[in-house]
Amino acid sequence: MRAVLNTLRVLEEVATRQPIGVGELARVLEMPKSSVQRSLHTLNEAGWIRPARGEITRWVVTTKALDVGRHASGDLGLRDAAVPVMEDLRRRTEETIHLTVPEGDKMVLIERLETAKPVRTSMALGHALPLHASANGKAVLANSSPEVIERLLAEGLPRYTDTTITDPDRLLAELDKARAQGYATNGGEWRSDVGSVAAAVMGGVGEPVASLSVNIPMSRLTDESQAFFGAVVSEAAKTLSARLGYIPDPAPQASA
Amino acid sequence: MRAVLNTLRVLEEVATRQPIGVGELARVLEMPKSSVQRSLHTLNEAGWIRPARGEITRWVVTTKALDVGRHASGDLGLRDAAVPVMEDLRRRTEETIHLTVPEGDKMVLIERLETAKPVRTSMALGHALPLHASANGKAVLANSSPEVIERLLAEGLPRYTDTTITDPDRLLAELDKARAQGYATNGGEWRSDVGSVAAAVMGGVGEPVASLSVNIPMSRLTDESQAFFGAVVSEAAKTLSARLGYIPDPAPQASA
DNA sequence: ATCTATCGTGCCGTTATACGGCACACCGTG
DNA sequence: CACGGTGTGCCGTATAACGGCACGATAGAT
Repeated sequence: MRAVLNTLRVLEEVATRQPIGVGELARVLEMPKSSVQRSLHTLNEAGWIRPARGEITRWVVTTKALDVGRHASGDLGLRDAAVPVMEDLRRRTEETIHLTVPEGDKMVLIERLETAKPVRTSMALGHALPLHASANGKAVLANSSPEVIERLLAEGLPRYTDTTITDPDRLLAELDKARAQGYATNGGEWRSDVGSVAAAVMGGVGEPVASLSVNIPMSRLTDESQAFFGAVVSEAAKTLSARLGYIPDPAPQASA
Repeated sequence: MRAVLNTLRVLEEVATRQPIGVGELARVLEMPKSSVQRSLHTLNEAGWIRPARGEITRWVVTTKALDVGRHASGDLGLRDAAVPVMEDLRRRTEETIHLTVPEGDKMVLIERLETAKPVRTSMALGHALPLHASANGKAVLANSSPEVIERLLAEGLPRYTDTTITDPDRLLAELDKARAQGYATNGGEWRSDVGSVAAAVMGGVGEPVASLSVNIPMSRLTDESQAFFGAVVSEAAKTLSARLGYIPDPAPQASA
């Protein structure tokens, strides 16, 4: 269905460049103006976009996408199950708590509870984090199959800050450490001023479905605080995993 | 573009009923199975849905919609401009702060900063609130044109709790009061256990584009706290309005 | 004030393609 | 074993999407 594919491309482009008009869209997407306009008209009719305030020839997205996207919380009622656990976690840490899910080769932020402390870490919901340069990503990787990890390493590890891990062997060692201690850490490897401690949430079928993390400014990330956050976040992740029906292996014996 | 309209309907239905399969969708949407399946295939190809974990015949939405929806923040960079103001507001109140925008006949929550206090008011982003039974809605209504208000009254005022205002005259009086004091209040009129105090954010063209609110459990909503929250929230809304380029009337003189 | 580049809108003939009825393979149940 | 349920796939028809083009309006430059 070419029409649908084109129209969804138009929608995404409107979202990133809003407010935007027919001509510019047609140029960027390399589509005929007529087609773009038809798509815009249809999207408007469906309530996904609307004319920008004041001008009627430029378009912005409505909250329809938000309404649809808020259901994108993993499979089951992941968010509903997670929120109480996250609240408990924030009460204990007094720091910002994130809930992320793996999607493609990224971790996507789907829920967030903010600290009351006067610090700016706020990231918008829907934001994507790299697997190898975030505590959430590393926590999930550490619980993923070797094939998944191998595939990621094959694609290369982009550098974001001067502490980003770009060496495959170092990453593997980091994942071993995460498996051993039950949580993963991130010391400014994605944004240089923010660190985090995360633990994977396991689904019923034995693969990671999400990750919980405590996010703090680098200035507050000491060895002691890291150990404390690691303990509480891994406990929280275990609680949540259990609520999702996951039964952990009593002893890690060789399977198959 | 019929195909697009149908496919978007399918997408929305998948979001609300996920995980769901072809047959059930076809029944609910009253479409031929073939058409639904084609839509699902296309949505999957575009990355908006994916097979549910485990089963391959049922579908769930991905975070694509979230990614698009997070740009739905009013017109300009409303959210970016609002977040610092909201953070200041939370520091002063230590309560949950909401940022909502009018859309259709609802107010939609697009950003949220949580209190650290052990209370559950958490509402998911993208949630819609009624205009006449929320502080945010009343704050926006109080700054809207008489035509808008008239149209809302004509549609009737549904009741949600035993304090919901359903009498048009009482609502008009409430709006007058809001205009006079610069903020609107809500005493459990939408959810019986949660109250709020809100002020409208004005855009450059002189109409309300958003609303900021302080949300508290009814138990903490006293006359004194209400006055305090009203003062700080209306000040915050004025600050944000100014940043968006709004120049308030020095004296409220009759305009045409 | 005229010219011009660029905007958004709308028409229309062609042809691609979405439609939806139908038949099939499959699974778990009565 | 038959049956109601699932998801999948094919195919002929006719609809409607495509995209080139022309028009009118707007805004900036000369």
